[in-house]
Amino acid sequence: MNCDHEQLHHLAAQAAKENMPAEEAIERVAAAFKSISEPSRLKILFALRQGEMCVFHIVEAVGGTQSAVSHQLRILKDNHIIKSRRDGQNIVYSLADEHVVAVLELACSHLNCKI
Amino acid sequence: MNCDHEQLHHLAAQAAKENMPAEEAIERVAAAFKSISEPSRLKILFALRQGEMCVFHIVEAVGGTQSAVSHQLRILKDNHIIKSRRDGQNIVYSLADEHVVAVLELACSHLNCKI
DNA sequence: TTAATATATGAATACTTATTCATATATTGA
DNA sequence: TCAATATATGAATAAGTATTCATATATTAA
Repeated sequence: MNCDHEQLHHLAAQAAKENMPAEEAIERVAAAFKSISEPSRLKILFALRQGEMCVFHIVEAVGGTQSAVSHQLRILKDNHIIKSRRDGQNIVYSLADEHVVAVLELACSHLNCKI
Repeated sequence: MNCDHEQLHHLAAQAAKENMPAEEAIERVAAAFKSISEPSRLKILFALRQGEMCVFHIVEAVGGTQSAVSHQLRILKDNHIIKSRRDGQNIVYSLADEHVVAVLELACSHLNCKI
């Protein structure tokens, strides 16, 4: 190994090792991002920006089958990206917190795309 | 379909449909999140928070084989999460822009985890 | 130009995950 | 209690992807 900034990079590598988050934290972050990294699930999140909705209307908004949407909702909920409450026969879903919208908007500004 | 907020949810569904980003934009956002949703790649990003580093030192910081790290770097670069420049025999990598750190920090505050 | 070093990459395999289909559960109204 | 409606879920298949291994490319020093 031999580069102009060898010393500098080595220090950065050492610091990186010391400050590396615990494996468990990394896996949680990874799981959270993974859950918002599928087009079908992103559509659900973009839909829920308009306000809470029950499954029937989410299906209406994003397309696909009820079963597929339901599976995706579960993944989003397990990862605390969305939350739900029962309202009679319906389950009403909404975004878990403001971080979700914030992170979507950051991604879009990073990519220069309108949302 | 029949729920207390039927009218309200229906309006949200209509609005969601109208404001749904284009398929192409959704796929770009999805690809960007996908690229930061694997533990091995997240480690690289956390490492690069300490500053730019060449591949040798990234491997040192995150573990794994040179080949695996190199494949992961390519995915991150293709998705504009990191950038690179050549420095003699070395390729020096760094985070593409401040959005990357910001999105990582948002995720962590969402999950209440230290980074 | 050759050897050594740093990094990248194609192909194969193993693993992960999305979707579908069939069916189960839960709530409501009759 | 029964039928209808809304939602969830297990299993199977299909599609996607991480890692490994072998090797290629690029740069430097001799």
